[in-house]
Amino acid sequence: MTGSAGESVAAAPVSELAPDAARAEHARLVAEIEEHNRRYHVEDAPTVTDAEFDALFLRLKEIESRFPELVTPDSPTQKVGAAPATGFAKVRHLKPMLSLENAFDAAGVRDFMAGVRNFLMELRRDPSIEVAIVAEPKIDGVSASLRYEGGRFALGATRGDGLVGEDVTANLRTIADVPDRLEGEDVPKLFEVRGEVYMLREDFRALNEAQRAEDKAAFANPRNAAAGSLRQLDPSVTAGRPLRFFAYAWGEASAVPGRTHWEMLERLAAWGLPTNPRAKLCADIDEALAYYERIAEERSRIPYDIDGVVYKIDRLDLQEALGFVSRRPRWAVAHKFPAEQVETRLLAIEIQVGRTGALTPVARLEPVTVGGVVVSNATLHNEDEIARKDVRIGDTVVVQRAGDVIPQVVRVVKAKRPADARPFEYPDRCPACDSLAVREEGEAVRRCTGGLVCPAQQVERLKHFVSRAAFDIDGLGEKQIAAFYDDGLIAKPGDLFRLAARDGEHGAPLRDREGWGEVSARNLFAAIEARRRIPLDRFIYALGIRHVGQATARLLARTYGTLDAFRAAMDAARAREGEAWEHLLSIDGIGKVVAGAILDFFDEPHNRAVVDDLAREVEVEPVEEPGAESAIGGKTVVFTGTLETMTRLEAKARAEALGAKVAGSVSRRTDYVVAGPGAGSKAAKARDLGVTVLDEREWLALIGGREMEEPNA
DNA sequence: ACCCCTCGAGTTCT
DNA sequence: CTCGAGGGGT
Repeated sequence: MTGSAGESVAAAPVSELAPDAARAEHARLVAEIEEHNRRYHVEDAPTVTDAEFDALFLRLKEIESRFPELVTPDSPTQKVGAAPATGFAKVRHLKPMLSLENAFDAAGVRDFMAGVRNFLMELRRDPSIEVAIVAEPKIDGVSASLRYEGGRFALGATRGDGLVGEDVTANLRTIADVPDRLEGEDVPKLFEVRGEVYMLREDFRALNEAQRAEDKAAFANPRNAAAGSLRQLDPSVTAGRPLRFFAYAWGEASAVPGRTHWEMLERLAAWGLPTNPRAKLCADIDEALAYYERIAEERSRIPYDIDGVVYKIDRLDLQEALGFVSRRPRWAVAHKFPAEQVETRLLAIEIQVGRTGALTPVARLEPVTVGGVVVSNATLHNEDEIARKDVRIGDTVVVQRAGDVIPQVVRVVKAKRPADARPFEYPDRCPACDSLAVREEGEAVRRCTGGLVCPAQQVERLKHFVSRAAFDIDGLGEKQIAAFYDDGLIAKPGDLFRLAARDGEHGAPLRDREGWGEVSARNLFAAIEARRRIPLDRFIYALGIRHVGQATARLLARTYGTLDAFRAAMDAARAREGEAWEHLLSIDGIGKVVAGAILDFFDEPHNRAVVDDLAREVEVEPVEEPGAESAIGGKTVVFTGTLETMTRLEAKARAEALGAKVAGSVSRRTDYVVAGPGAGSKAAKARDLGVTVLDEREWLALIGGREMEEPNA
C-alpha cells in the first residue's frame, strides 16, 4: 500500500499534471484502489470510507480522461460493476488459446483427414507423406495457461475468451500437479504451458459430501467443481480442493520444444509437468480410430470425466503448413462421444418475445439430469419445428445437450404419448402486448408487430444495449432492467446515463430498492460511468438494428469513421438513391436487405431521437485511421476465389488493419486482386484492365508473412 | 438459378 | 450450438 487516500486526492489539478507525473500517479492510484478493492471484497474489511474510496476513483478517472493512453483493460475503471467476479485481473495470452473443430463420428474424422491431405497436396507437398497422429483423451475440465519465466512459474490464467483470461496464478500455485519450477537444461527462458485443470470423480464425490455436511451448495459435476474451485478469490480455499492438472500443448515459447508434438509431450514430462499417460502416438488415422474405440470402452473406468478424444497431427512442420481457419487449427480435431440422451415429459410450450419481435417457442420440461446438468427448458426454434417433430404437450420426449451445451428436443417417443396429449396452437398475437404477430412469406419466424409499444421488445432491446459486446454494463441483469423499465426509470438507452443524477426522482433512490444497497448502487453507477466513452462499432452494434450484428457494425464503423459521418450518411441515404445510398451498397458485405434494414431504422423518428439523445450522453470514439506505412497502406484490394489459409473476411480484416481498402469489385482504381483457386470473372477482368493479380502466397509475402499463426494450440 | 460461406438471432445453465 | 437468411460468386 502506498500513501493514504488523503495524500493522493490533495494532489495538483489534473489539468496541470505533466505526462510523467500523471503516469506515476496513475500507477499509484491503480495499486491503491486494487488494494482497497481486495480488502473490501476478499477480506470484507475495508480500511477507508466509501467517500474516500470514491474520491480515489474519481481522481483516477479524471487522469484517465485527460491521458487516455493510460487506460488499460485491467485498470479498475474498466472493470467496475461485477464487483465479486472482478477480483481477478485480466491477462492477455501471449498466443491466443484456440478452440477445436469437433467431429461427432468416424466419418467426420475421416473428413478431417481428407482435408489435411488435400491441403498438404495443394501446398505441393508429397501426398504420400506419413501423417502420424497423437491421440489423447479430451478431459472435461477447465483449460488454463501457465507461463514459466526462467523456468519458474510466473503467471497462470484461465482461457477466458481465448485472447484475454483471468489471472488465477495464486490458485494454480496451490495445485500439487503444477510445478513451481521446470527442471532440466533445455527449459526455454519463456514458456507458456497449456493444459486442463480437472478433478477426479472420486474426489468430486468426497468434496460434495463435505459441502453438504457444511450446508453448502453441492456442485453439479466435476467440471463445475473444478471451475468453481479455480475461481476462488481466496487461494486458501482452492488449496483445500483436490484439483489436478494435465499439460497437453504450449503457447508462446522462446524455444520450440521438439520437432513433433509427441517429442514436445515427452519434453514437458521430463521438465516435471504431468502429461496424460493414456496419450498415444498413432501411425495413421485407422489406429487413431481404434484408440477412440478403446477409450470409449474404458471410459467408465477412467477416474476422471472425458468427453471425447483429441487428434493432433504429430509433425510440427506440417502443423505450421496447415495453419488455421478462423481461430481453429486445421491440424487438430476433437472426436466427441455421442451426447447423452434422456427421456422426460414436456409439460408446456411457452412463447418468448425477442428483441426483433421474433416469437420463439420454448419447451418446459420435467427437470432431468442430462450430461451432469439439470435441464428444464429447451428451445423448439419455431412453428415448423414443432410440426416437423410433431411435438405435443404431455408427450414424452428425448432430450440431449447439443455440443454438450444447449439442450434440444431430439424426438418424441410416440409409443408413450398419452391419450390427452394436445397439439400446440401457435398464437397469432404477441403474448406480451397482444399486437398481431405475422409471418412473412417464406420466413420461418413469426414476429410481433407491436414494435415500440411492445414492452417485451423494449426490455430485450435494453438488454441487448447493455450486453457484453455492446455497452458492456455489468450489474444490470434481465430482472433489474425489466423492473427499471416497469417503474419508468429507463425507457431508452440514454436514460441509463442519467440514472445516477436523477436517482430518487422516480420513487425511492436505488440503494433503497429491494435487492439493492449502498454498494451495489454505487457499483452500478460506476459501471455505467465507465462506459461514457465507447468505440463507434460498439455504439452501432448496441442500437440493435436488424441484420446489424457485431461484424456488420464493425464494417460500418470502419467505413464511416465517426458517428457524425455515419449519422449524416444514413440521413442522406434515406432517399434510397444518390451517392450516399450507392456508397452504403458498395460496402462489401452489405446488400439491399441489410442497407434497407438500417435505413428503416433511421426512418423511424423515435429511433433518430434515441440515437441523438444517446450521443449527447456519451463520447463516441472514432475508428482510428490505420497506419499507411505498410506495403499495402492506402491501396485498394479485391479478394476473389476461395482463399486457403484464411477466410475472406479474415483476409479483409487483415488488409484493412494494414491500411488497405477492400473493395468488392474490380475496376481501374483497384491496385491488387488476390485470387484463390477457382477464381473466375474477376481475375479475368483484372488481367484485362492490367491490374496486378496475386496468388495467396504472393499476397502473404507482400504483407509480411502469416504472423497470426502460433506453433500450437 | 444455383452453391457456399458468414453472419445474425435466439437459446441454456452455472 | 444451431438454424435461417443474406451476400457474393459462378
